[in-house]
Amino acid sequence: MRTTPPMPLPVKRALAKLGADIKAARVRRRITTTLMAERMFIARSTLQKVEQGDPGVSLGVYATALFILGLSERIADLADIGTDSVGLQLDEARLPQRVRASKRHSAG
Amino acid sequence: MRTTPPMPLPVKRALAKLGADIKAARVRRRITTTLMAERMFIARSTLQKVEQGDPGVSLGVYATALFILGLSERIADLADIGTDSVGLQLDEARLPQRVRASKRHSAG
DNA sequence: TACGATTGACCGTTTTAATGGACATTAAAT
DNA sequence: ATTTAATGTCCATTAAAACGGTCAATCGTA
Repeated sequence: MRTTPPMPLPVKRALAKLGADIKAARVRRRITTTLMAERMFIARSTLQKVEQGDPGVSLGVYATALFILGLSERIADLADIGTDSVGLQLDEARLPQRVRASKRHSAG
Repeated sequence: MRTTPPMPLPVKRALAKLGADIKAARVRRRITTTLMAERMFIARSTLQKVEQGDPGVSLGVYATALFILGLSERIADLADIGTDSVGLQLDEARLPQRVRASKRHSAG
């Protein structure tokens, strides 16, 4: 990502924890960084960025790491409608296929 | 990610759903792609890749999208030790700080 | 304790993401 | 039905990720 403006701090912290947890999960399984990188078909240097929670690393790399560790199930539900308590209150019955500003609704 | 070997299919599907869910959550909130991209400080073309679940987009971009939508809480727990049922069975009591191959344990 | 594998940090190169603009298409509002 | 904002798609350019290699430090093992 082009990090000209800094990332939201809570996000930054969340990613740092994610990286640390990925590393911990790897160590628990007694897998070396070299072996895990090979299994992921990426460079060891990239895996190190993952374990630091680097926001610039692609989601595909992160998701593959979780997959190798057997922890990828919950990715698909990160933004699932079932978890969107806020959005569910927003007149879900008749959703528009596009968004358009009007006098009644406004998100600006 | 350097996708020379293809991503695991389950991962690819999970990311596709994630992108679709992000888009749905945005529409529920009546936010245009242009406005949301502005709030994320990214280009609209990048947001479109996000909504398609493109694995090459950085995790930072995805996380920021979830943050804008108010759905970023669960990112930090994606690989939390509490969710790692497999790893918790692996003699967590005395974890090594490094991994090393031996005759008894082997992960290769 | 000595050895050797593992990790952490760094760096130049190559590949790719991210940009931002254009244009056609589509759907919401009047 | 008309208008026009919003979306979808494409593309050349630019910034950054990912690579792959090296080296020093560190921890586990014999």
